[in-house]
Amino acid sequence: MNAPTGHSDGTVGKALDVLEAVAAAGRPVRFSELLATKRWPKATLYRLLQTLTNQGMLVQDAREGTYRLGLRLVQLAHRAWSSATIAPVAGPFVDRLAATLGRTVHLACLDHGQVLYLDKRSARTPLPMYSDAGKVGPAYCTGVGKAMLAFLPEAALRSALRAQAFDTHTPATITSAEALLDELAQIRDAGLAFDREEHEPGIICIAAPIRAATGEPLGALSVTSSTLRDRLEDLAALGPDLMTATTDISAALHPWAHPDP
Amino acid sequence: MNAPTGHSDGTVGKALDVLEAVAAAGRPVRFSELLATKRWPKATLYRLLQTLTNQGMLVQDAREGTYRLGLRLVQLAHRAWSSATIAPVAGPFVDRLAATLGRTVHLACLDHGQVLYLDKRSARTPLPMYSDAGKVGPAYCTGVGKAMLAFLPEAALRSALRAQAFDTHTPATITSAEALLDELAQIRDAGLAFDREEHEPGIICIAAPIRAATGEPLGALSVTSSTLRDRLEDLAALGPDLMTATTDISAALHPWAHPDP
DNA sequence: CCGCTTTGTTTCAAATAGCGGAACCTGGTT
DNA sequence: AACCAGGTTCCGCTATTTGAAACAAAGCGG
Repeated sequence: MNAPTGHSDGTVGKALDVLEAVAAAGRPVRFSELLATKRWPKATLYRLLQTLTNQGMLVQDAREGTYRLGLRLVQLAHRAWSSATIAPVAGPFVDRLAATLGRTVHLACLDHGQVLYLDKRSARTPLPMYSDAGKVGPAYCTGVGKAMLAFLPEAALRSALRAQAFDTHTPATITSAEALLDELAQIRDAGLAFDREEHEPGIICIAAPIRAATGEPLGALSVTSSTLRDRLEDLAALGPDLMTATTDISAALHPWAHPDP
Repeated sequence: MNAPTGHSDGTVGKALDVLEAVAAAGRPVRFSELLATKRWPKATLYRLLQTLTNQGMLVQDAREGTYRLGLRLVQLAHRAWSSATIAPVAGPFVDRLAATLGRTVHLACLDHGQVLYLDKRSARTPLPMYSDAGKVGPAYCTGVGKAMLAFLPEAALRSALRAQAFDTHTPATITSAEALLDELAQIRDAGLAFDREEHEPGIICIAAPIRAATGEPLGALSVTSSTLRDRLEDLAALGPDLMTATTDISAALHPWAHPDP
């Protein structure tokens, strides 16, 4: 569907395409299935799968010759998560907020105009709801997404807007760039964003951006609930706690001035 | 240090080596640092970094030209985690166990003789302790590790043993293959493994394997505590609950007989 | 039991993509 | 200005990758 790949550069690009294809399947895939999805030359695909497999990026199930993503990816991602995102710093604050409010808290960042969830703390009632670390979602119809978009600099915002699908998920979904810009202006004023069942019916949330000293959004934090439990006003009442958390995280993130000897 | 890479195959192999090198640094690295770590030709390294960067596997910080792991890895890993591991199935049971026992629960699997943590539920007292999804650890001195080793078939066990470092972490660490084999025999009998402060002083745990119908270990579950809170006997008392969880997970894993229409 | 299809693996000459030494920038330091 | 360190680009050489086609190995239907 959406390929983050600009223009396939060389062998490595192709290999990553294959990896992505396996990922896209979301289940073990047979050689011939992959061959069918894209118009790859047989031998080429075979060789790439071979290479990826003995690199641990893929695992081949000998039983019925299917390929699935390898655990090496999980290892690499852990290091990406802990060394290249705000998640490890934000962690304790997310904990605290979730415990204080007794609701589900999400930590997310923006990647190519999409929301990428970095962490989550469930309420003690772990109501089944999608999103976990590594999961991606739309920006234009989620609390965290809008909170970040609202504080994006002009240029970045424009390219992010172009990446929005504006699909209609619920009757409340914002489905045009114009309407979204209005909403973002309001969010900028309030410093808070709401999801009024715009993504999933019955699911509402309040979100706030985590901003760098320069003002640009580094991520966002949201408190999610369901319409069965809370009304929007109830969530709004949690705003101060939420903003305390986000500013605390910003502060913790700041000390970009400590080289270690 | 330890390269899971067997013999570098082609360009893709080299690219993944570079990726691994960035990961190994655990922080943003400058071009010259990478150049120093391995004896790569300048131009080659440059090109590979370039490729990886515009593939989203790396991100280049324009500010001071450093490279760090890209978020695309986190996305891919999420799909690996949710489509190629037992984690999504085990999740609810891990939740329940952690809630029931009020202690930290870990879900792990074995990868190349090392323990790879797949999930974790903290006790409400989130005592800082390492290990999270994606983190790797030693097998010979952890509860989950030993629980899985104990039920490995002959051949797999031998190769796993060869991968053990047998470093001494604490006075209680098992430091020889012979001693470990004795321990594994006991674990096989009991169906349960203990970590008696073998990895970290003050940290103890009880663990049980999650086994396939064939008997081979698919993963392991552990309940961790500290010597300040529990003695080994206290943990042993939790054994039945733990084993209920592992057998439940095994059962949930079984229905390999439901094709969807 | 035997052709026939489907799926996966290997070969090999041709072409291309990657290689890497060396030259070349660029910005900071002496 | 001369120097230097870190980074980027050039470019001819060759190792790697390429992919059509031949080959193996399962199914399968008659």
